[in-house]
Amino acid sequence: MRIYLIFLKYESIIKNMSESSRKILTEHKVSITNPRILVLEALLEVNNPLTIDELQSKLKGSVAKSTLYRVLNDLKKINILNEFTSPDNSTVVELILEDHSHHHHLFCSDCGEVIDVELSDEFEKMLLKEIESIQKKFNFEINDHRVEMFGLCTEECANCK
Amino acid sequence: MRIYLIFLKYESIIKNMSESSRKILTEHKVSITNPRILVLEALLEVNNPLTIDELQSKLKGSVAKSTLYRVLNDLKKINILNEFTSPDNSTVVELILEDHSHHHHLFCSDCGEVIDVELSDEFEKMLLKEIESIQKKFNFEINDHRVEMFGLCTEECANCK
DNA sequence: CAATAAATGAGAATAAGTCTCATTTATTAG
DNA sequence: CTAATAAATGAGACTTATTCTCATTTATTG
Repeated sequence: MRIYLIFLKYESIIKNMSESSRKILTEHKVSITNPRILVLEALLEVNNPLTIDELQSKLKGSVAKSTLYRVLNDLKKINILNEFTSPDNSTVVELILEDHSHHHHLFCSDCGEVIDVELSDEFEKMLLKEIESIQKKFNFEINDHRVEMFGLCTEECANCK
Repeated sequence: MRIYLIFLKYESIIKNMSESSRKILTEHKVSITNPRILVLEALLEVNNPLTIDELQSKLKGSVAKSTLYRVLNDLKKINILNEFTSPDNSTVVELILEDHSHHHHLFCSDCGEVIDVELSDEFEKMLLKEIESIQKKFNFEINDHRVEMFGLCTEECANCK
């Protein structure tokens, strides 16, 4: 029963992937084109941060390199794409979805895996207080922050052997 | 009198800049060469994070591009250089000095300025606790972390007009 | 459905960073 | 202190990620 429900949920997610992509584009008043749908589908599918290389291989040449970068820039412009750099200097990209709550990143220095991490509300509250005081101290208007953690994954990781 | 003291202090700092550089290299068992001294001097002098561009212009062509990158890699290898990427994707570099305590970074999206920021001990303690629990949750060995804040500097900033 | 504006693909251009190799500099053994 | 050896440097070629150009294709709208 449980498995069946999970299956249904997944099925509907997959079925809606292309539809979700279209919806996202429409909502942001961006014209619906094939490359944009393909890139969004790929990012929705993994639902995890991806390096440009990983994204490119998921797309299997269906989108020209120049177009891929252009589409990523388009998505950044409408604020639904987060871009950052991993410790080995590859560009990592991830969708910002409404239902995906505020989170941070954990990087494996061995396999390069990037993992989404949520920190406790208590911690986030405290961080906001710190930011408040930093704003005053440096006369800054702080509008975003990021906590990054670096280390090595152990047994759990499929990538590192 | 005060001015005189400040002058003396600066003079001794400047006088010691090259000496400090040599000391750093000796302490880390790295051979003392001109390019290494020049790069270290530049970084000691600003005592602040610098982009590669900024560093290059400080060096005014006294060090070849290839050598500059090599020296920076050398300094990374002996763990006295911290390298990270700013939100506009430039590489930023800063010395890790013993007397310079644990800190984080504040980026101005307007002028690109990078500012060192210390957060409260209370906060850092809590962050370590969070990291502890993330380590367990993801079976990771976390050995470093970073808090980055992004925003706009206001009057205080000399760069943004 | 046609006209217009926008997006795409292919590959050229740019720029950051690395590599090569002949030359110079630092280190060390005597 | 000097010579021999190993290491580091400079200049520019090379690589690779990203952007740009422009002719062609696709989406939007009236």
